[in-house]
Amino acid sequence: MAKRDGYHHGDLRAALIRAALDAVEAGGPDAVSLRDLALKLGVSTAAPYRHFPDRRALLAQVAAIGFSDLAAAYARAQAQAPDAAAALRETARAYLNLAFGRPGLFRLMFASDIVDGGAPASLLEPAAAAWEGLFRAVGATTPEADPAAVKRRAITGWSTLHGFITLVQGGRLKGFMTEPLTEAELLEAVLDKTLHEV
Amino acid sequence: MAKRDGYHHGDLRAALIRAALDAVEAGGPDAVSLRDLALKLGVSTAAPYRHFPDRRALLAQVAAIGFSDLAAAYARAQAQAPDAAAALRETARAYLNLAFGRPGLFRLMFASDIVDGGAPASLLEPAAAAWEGLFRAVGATTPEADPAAVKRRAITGWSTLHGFITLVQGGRLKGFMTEPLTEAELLEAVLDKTLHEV
DNA sequence: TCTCCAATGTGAGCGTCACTTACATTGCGA
DNA sequence: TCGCAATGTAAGTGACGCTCACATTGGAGA
Repeated sequence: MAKRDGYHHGDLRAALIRAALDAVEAGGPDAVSLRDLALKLGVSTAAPYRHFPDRRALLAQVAAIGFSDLAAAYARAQAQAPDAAAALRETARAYLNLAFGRPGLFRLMFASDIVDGGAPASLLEPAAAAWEGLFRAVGATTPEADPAAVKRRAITGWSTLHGFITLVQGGRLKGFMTEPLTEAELLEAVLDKTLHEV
Repeated sequence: MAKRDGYHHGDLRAALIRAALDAVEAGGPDAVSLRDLALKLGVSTAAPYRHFPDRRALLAQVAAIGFSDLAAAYARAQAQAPDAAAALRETARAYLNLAFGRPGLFRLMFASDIVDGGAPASLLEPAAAAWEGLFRAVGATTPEADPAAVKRRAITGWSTLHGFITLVQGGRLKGFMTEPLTEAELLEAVLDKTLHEV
């Protein structure tokens, strides 16, 4: 667990973010305890506060990583797609991949209490970049549309995807995703609806 | 603050649920502290554990109230609507009304950690009743469709609504719900998409 | 090269939380 | 009326976020 040699750690800030990311991916935001991270890094429980004013600030940095990864995944998906429609579909899949592949991180990214009362620029910028990626993909499928219409389509589509993920991960669809309606089928239906022109 | 006279409270269980509901509506699930409730009810901090095995069990009862209220609101909406399409629209509005009118309770109802590891029947039954109300409204608009198709439509529509609510309440749409795209406009667009045939 | 200081880490402690345990009180049915 | 099960209490445990006074140190300026 990353012991250090001398009195000073070397790069405690980066180590904290990395350890917090691990913990979030393993058990979601609630699984992150500053005391625990400090212990694992071989440092006193007060040390983290030299680098982050409070727990939320650390988690905000972790969430920022999530948004950066998401924006990168969007860019990758769009670069590889043959046309605008495929690019949009692959962008949506990138969102689903993050949500179902790294659910703990995803939950943190949309935990409202992280952003309550003003988020730092280091979180807002990657989040905005991810949003731009989505907006770009939607806009490319209808280049003539005015920005408000594109926004409307992007937000409603995003809502469908995001809501489905939230309901599934919250266990609210447990009894309903059964034969003859499997989760995979449902996911395709949601994707269709997401990509459907409004 | 419901002081009591003798050694026994009288109906501590009901008083706890009521006080917890108040706290949830005021500040969301995180605002509920068993110590706090006990103090306000003039009872020792150990007393609540005579009625609920743990904090989650109490919150589950509060969430159940939310689902009961939602199911009742659905029934009311559908009874007053002139036709099936209007009934579906009013059902969706009832969901939005709960979400935006009682956001703390809504957040609790969909807080996954309440239901993690098995929810009690007292929570699952009202939740299922609410789901039935939604299913009924969707089914009535296309009586000939097979149940799987109705389910699919209900879940995708529910996802759109739920996702939009989640994103708005998480503050993720802050920068985007501006002129010329207000929140009210967006809400109508989401409703249209929700009610749109897939 | 030396010196000092700002950055970084420590140890102890505060207040809150959920939850437990051993014991006290009391209403109610036999 | 009596005894017990239901319901309450007091005190305590361990984890948590966070603070404060103090210790250590690397590196910039003399």
